[in-house]
Amino acid sequence: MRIATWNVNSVRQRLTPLLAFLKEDAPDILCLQELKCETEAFPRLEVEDAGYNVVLHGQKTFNGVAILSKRPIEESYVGLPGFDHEGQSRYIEAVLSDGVGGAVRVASIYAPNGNPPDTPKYRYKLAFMEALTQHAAALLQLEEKTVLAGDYNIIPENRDVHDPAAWAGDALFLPESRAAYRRLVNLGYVDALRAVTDDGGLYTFWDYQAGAWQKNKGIRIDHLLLSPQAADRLQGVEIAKTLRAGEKPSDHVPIAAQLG
DNA sequence: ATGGCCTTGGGGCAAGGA
Repeated sequence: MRIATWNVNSVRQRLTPLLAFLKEDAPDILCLQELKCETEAFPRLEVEDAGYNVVLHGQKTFNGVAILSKRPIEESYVGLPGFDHEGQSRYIEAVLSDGVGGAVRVASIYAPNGNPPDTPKYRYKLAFMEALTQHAAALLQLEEKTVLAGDYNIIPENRDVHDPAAWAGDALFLPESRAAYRRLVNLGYVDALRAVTDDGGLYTFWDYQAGAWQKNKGIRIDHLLLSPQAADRLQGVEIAKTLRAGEKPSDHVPIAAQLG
């Protein structure tokens, strides 16, 4: 089973590369973030024609998350439990068949950016991470195959950014942000990419500005966190880097985990 | 050499993103 996550930066602007990815990469499950449209405006027919079931939580202009699945979606839950989302659509969770007689629980997460620091936006980012950590702890108790996938808006370590000094004061890389990510992982999750490689320079985002892609000035902020039951099945991780060079790219690229 | 963008809503340009 292949599960991917992708911040598309407007699903309507990204429809062509999205459908191409579904056809060519054909993940079993694809988590999307930053739909930037209301639920009714999501291109449901096109995605269903591509062979996928959909659950989503849209929002006008900002945010918006979805889970696409080849197999039927058995349960779905909108919103992060215990968190007043203030109208921001940043979390959706689903339970699906894993195709081999079991189930897999998947979350599509769009964590807040949090810039600038020393503002309510940064406190909101940390509050979201705290609520996510609480919920993630509860999910571990279920002892299921669980994948928490999405745009965490956190650069975990120095090796995950082209120039750590340039990002030192950014909400994505502040020590408090990185500590929040560590607390989540340290509950007992596995950062899928880090389970398969120690290499630095593996990025999922390149800014549109200043030729960041051409200069490979990227950051790793899109992550797949695996419960122990999911991690035991991990066979590989791939970053679909070529999509960043395509027509009308998102500033993020998909990252996918292969689970046995 | 430096800095160089994209999206939405809405009909300018502000706001958000990272």
